[in-house]
Amino acid sequence: MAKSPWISDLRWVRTARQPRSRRTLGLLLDAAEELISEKGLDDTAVGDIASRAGCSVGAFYHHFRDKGALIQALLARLAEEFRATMRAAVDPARWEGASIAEILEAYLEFSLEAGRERSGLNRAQLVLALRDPAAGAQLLELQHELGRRLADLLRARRDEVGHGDAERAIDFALEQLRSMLILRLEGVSLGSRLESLGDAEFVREAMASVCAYLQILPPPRPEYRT
Amino acid sequence: MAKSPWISDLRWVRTARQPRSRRTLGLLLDAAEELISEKGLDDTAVGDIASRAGCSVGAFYHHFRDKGALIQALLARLAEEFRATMRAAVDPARWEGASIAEILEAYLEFSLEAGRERSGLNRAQLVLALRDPAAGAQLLELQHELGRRLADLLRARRDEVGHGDAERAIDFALEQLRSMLILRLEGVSLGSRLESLGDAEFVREAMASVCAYLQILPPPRPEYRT
DNA sequence: ATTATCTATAGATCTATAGATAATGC
DNA sequence: ATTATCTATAGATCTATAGATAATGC
Repeated sequence: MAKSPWISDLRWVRTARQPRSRRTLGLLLDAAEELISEKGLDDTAVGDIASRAGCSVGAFYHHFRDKGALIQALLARLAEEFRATMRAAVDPARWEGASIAEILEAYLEFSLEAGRERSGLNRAQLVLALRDPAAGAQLLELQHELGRRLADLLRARRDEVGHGDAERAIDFALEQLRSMLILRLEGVSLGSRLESLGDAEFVREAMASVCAYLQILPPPRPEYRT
Repeated sequence: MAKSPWISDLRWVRTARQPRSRRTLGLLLDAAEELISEKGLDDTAVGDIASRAGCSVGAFYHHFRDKGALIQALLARLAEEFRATMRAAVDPARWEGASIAEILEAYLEFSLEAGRERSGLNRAQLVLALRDPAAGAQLLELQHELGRRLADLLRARRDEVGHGDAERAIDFALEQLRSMLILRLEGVSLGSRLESLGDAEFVREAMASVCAYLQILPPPRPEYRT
């Protein structure tokens, strides 16, 4: 029985031994991410990915056991990119002295900015998650982690909240903001009433809404109009 | 040059001449809707659709010029089903004397109920819209129409609104509710903080949020606790 | 000597058509 | 006589592999 290059059924991506190989692997993942966000997963053939990465189909299969392994690897890379940023962003030390409104406003602004500049990532993620929920589990878990950590930050400030059931209100408010962000960033094909609204105005209205609901003070504004 | 059975390039679905044919056409559309909502568009082969409909691939191509024509026809049928219900639901006469809060609460409850019992439709619609925005345009236009008509109903009641810019606030509130509905109904694979929340509690919190934001009175409750 | 890549192709789908057969309605 | 359906299959992809060639690092 010939020795398989694949370490186990759980390890479908070959461990590179040469820098050249690592480079090709990165190019393949880049190409896949681009193509999937442009055309969707099923219109992206392995041959397309290989040729955009500037290598052959054979090279592709040197690195990945099959097309599914590429998807796993791509999701893993997306997750890795997200993890570090996310954890730094919700570090409690970073937010000492900040109010709920300040934290939520920063969450909105950061998510919009990150979503705009990396729209391929979002679209690829959405496509992959809709196609195969299990494969997107690691990324999903990070989304949950972000949610939990944000909720922790807010719960530590529950004294600010006027809403009767602070726990539930915090969860609901976060879900509300997350829903709007997802649709605003990726829901073009689902239509929107707010196409004419700029990001800054969107953030302002979202903050007005969430502050009214939670019964907290609005974020301090550097402008003349408080 | 043989006469084409297709009337023009814009008419890709054959006009049935016999009741038997209409029945088969309906069965094909049913089968397609089911399979697409179960497995997605690309894992649904024409052969799968034909066999679930209990006919052959040949019969499929008697009715549809190609697979794209089926998608168009399916979207057209979904749109037709939606149109009548939607127009009746937002008929101004139906809502005479109702407050903004009552209208929005009914919108939430109706959307959740309809979404639950016809989840296949929603999923198929989401899949089709993400895949080919142009093909979903007719359904999208109906979504916009629903949004406009709802907004009209609310604008006619703008005196109830305490928010400074009633127009913008109405648009924003509708978009907020729509975002949450879409994610709640179809965003399972995208994760949610509110999985444990029942529909009734979801509606209550959403109403609390939107009433606080718009600065309107909450919906009258038949319960002991106003 | 090992690792990485390329070329060429077998095998598995899947779409769409051709041509034969069956059902319908005048 | 026309409409609807079925069977069988050609042609187009697309995935994954086999075997040869090139690059790397000890």
